[in-house]
Amino acid sequence: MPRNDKKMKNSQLYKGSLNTIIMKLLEENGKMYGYEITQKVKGITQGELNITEGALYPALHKLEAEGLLDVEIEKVDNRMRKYYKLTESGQKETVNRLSELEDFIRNMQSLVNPSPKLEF
Amino acid sequence: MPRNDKKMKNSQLYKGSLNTIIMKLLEENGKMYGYEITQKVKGITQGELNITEGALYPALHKLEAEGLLDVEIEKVDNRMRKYYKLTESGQKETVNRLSELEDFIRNMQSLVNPSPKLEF
DNA sequence: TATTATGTATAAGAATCTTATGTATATTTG
DNA sequence: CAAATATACATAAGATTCTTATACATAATA
Repeated sequence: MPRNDKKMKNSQLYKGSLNTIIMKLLEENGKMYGYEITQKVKGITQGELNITEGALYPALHKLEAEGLLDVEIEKVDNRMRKYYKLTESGQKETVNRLSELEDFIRNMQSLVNPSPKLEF
Repeated sequence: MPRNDKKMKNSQLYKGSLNTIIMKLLEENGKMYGYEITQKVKGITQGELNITEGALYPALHKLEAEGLLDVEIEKVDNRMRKYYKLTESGQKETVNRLSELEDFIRNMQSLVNPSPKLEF
C-alpha cells in the first residue's frame, strides 16, 4: 500500500542546495521536467541523493514565480509533463548561484581539511 | 544604535552544515567556547561565513542535550565562558558526520562539474 | 491483477536559520 | 570621560527549506 517506501537517508547537508542543483541541471540540459530531474540527480549521485517530490515541486513553482524559470506543458504517452527552462534572468542568476556554491564548497573544505600549519 | 550591523550574506547553502562544522572544530581543537567558534570560522573562511549567535547557541545546546558535547564553565577576566568538548559518543558521531560531508561535497561537485562525456 | 514506474501536486509538521532583542563586562576611540 | 566596539552568553518570533504523507492519474511489468 505505501507507495513511497524508498528510504531517504539524505543528510541535512543538502538543505539549501536544491535550487542551485535545479538551475545547474537546466543550464546544462536546456529543458527538463520534474521527474526527469529527480532521476538525473539520482543517477549522477549514484543513488545517494533522492530528491523528494514534496521538495522538488514547490521549489520549481517558486523559481517560476520568481521569474527564473519558464514552463511549457507537453503531453507524452497520454501523461502530462511540465518542462522547465531558465529565463534570461534565470541564466544570469545561475552564474551567481554556481559561484556561491563554489565558494561554499571551498569554505567547507577549508574547515574540514585545514591546510597544515607550516613548520620551520 | 544598531548593535549588530554586520551583513550576513551567508547563502542558504550553509543551512544544515553548522553541526558538522562545530564538531569538526572541536575534534581539532579539543575544547572551544561559542564566541571562539564564530571567530575561528570567520578566520578560516576569510570573513565569508559569519555564524550568528541565534544559530550557534541553540545548536550547541542541542548537541549537548544529545550527549555529543560536554560543557565546562570558566570565568576569564570576569567574563563567563562555556567551553564545549566532544564526548566519546560525540567523537564517534563526528567521524560519521565528516564522512557524510565528504560524500556531500563529492556529490555536489559531480552535479556542478560533471565529468566530460567521452568522445571517440 | 496487483505492483511498480511515470508524472504532477499540496498540506502538516520538523528542522534550521535570520533577525531582533536582552544582559553584562572590558577595551578602545573620539 | 563618554561613547562605541569587542567579548560573551541567551532566547523568542518568524522565514525558509525540507520530510512525510497523501492524492490523483496513466503505462508497464510481474
